[in-house]
Amino acid sequence: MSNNKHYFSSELVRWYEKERRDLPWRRTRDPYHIWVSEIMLQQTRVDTVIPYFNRFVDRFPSVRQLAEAPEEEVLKHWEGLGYYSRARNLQSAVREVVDRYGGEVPRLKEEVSGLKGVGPYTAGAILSIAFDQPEPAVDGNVMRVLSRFFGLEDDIARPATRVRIEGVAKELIPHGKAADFNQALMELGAMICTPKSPACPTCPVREMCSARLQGRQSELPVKTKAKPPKFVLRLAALVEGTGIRSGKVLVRQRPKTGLLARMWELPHLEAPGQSVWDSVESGCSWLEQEFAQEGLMIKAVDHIGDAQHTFTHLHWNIRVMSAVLQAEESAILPPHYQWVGPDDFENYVWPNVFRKVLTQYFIGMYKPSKP
DNA sequence: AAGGCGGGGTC
DNA sequence: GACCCAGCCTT
Repeated sequence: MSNNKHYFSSELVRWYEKERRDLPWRRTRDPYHIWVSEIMLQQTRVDTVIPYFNRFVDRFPSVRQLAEAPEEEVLKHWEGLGYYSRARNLQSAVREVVDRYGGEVPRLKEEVSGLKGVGPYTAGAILSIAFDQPEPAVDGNVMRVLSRFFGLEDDIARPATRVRIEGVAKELIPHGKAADFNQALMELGAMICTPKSPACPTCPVREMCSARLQGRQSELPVKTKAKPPKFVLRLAALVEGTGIRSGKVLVRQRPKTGLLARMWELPHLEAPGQSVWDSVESGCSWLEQEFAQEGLMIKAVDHIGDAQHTFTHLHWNIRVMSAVLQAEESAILPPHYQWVGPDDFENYVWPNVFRKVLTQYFIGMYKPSKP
């Protein structure tokens, strides 16, 4: 092994053994717990994951207990964490582990990689961290660290670059130290070799880092820009119950697939253009017509507030309109619609944007004007 | 190869 | 605001 590679690996592991953070998933060797942590950590920061991880393994301590749990309860434990297909895929995968592998997380690369929601990074992480197998686990941190140290100019937004860096990373794994080395790489990326203003003076491998020696820390890694999110205007109906439904609000469940699958929300629609918003009245009448086509006869009353939410790929600008249901006593609700009040609010799973709106409404801060 | 898929921290 | 995070799946 060439000189700088050996230097990199040994100094990095030495640093990690001294500086490693005490994280919940570093206190266990249970492959299932390692697995859960790696799924939660996909595109999600450590500090965000910690409370979710603790609650999740407390409620679902084993593969079997997760496999047998109601999907709704699994989703509830994921609420607010984002990328909800991770939760669905994880439960589907543990059920496969029960059915095909007797409830034991498999140790073969092909079997681990075949599990739902387990891609190249997560497979490498499970195999190395749980079983100490010399497999690379290349995430955004690792691509950044290795691009800088070795002066790699490849665009890390390209899939081919990850494949190349996996080859580099695999060669660097010290014999018998796959778990520590892979975690050390990511730890360095998270704590020292950060995207902006890296802490080079305290870096354990600074003396042979290509980027630092050339003063190019800010130029590496090379990464092409993502497309900006698409802006969308949406109108939502906050339909207030009357009589025995006083204090309740009409909500609906989203479809089984796609964005925010199976989560609950205020009924809302994408506006065809700004023209529906020429006036409050035109917005109200447009909303009434659209919902009438879905079999929901509402009377929109007033514009009572706005909510914004940015996803990776789109930005929602939601105008919230107060409304009532026509002939509420005899009205038949379309499928997937439901009345919800403060008392049963927590029995449903909400994306954050609607959790905020409804929480505000129920505590009286988001007050519709009365007809 | 490109786009869909959340939410939050940081600068 | 922009960027990006212990990425994966579908097309």
